[in-house]
Amino acid sequence: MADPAHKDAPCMPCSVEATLNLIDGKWKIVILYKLLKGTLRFNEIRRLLPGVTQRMLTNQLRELEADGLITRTVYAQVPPRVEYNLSELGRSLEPILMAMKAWGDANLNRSLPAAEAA
Amino acid sequence: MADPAHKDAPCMPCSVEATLNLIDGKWKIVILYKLLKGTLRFNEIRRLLPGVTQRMLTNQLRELEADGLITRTVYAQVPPRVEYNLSELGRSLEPILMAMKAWGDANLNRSLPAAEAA
DNA sequence: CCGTATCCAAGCGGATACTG
DNA sequence: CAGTATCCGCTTGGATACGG
Repeated sequence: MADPAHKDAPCMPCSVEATLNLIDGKWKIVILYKLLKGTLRFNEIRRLLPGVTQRMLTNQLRELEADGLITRTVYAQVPPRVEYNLSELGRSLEPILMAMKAWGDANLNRSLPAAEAA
Repeated sequence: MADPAHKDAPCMPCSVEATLNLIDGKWKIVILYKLLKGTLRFNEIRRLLPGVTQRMLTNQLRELEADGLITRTVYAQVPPRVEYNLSELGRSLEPILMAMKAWGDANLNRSLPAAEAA
């Protein structure tokens, strides 16, 4: 990649890949999923994701915001208050999120992929 | 990660996350997408993914195989011949793949020639 | 043709401490 | 409450060489 004028070799089904890239990340998809249900504050999301660190949560939220999938609203108050919401674009991901959840429920259904019934 | 004796696992939309984990990886989703159209040999896949290395392609294929999403058929011949196919489980991902492609086409619409959905 | 093996760089992600 | 900043290990993924 020593050629700045040359983009990465574009493989063509990139729309499916590009979509994946937006929701890829250790916590992004769960954040989006949780936000489907409504507005959440920073610490609310944090509580919903046991194991996440402030750094990662901030990072993932910023990336989602940069990709236009969520909105971030800061209230200039003395106890700081920041609310996160899905943008219209983010909300349009709902069918995909639901399809993925349904698939997981149906196929790996809280179990390990023990064997595939041929 | 898997801690059966531990009661806290409040992150219950994990099915959506678990599903994502199966298709996560730099090339996996494109491989699955390409395999939707039918059987492919190793070098055929390689040619469809400009920029992929043997190591990565092998790695991604092995992971997909381990997850039961694709099947690998080796023909004891000279020259060697290895065919990859979607398993039934892998094929059941089609709605998700298509939904992701449709979303990408609609929302981040690059200059995509329609030469892919053949 | 279909891989393995080895080396190595980049960056993702965790732990911790500090701030407005 | 909602972040930033720093350090650092681990994994991902690329380049190359070799093997059956």
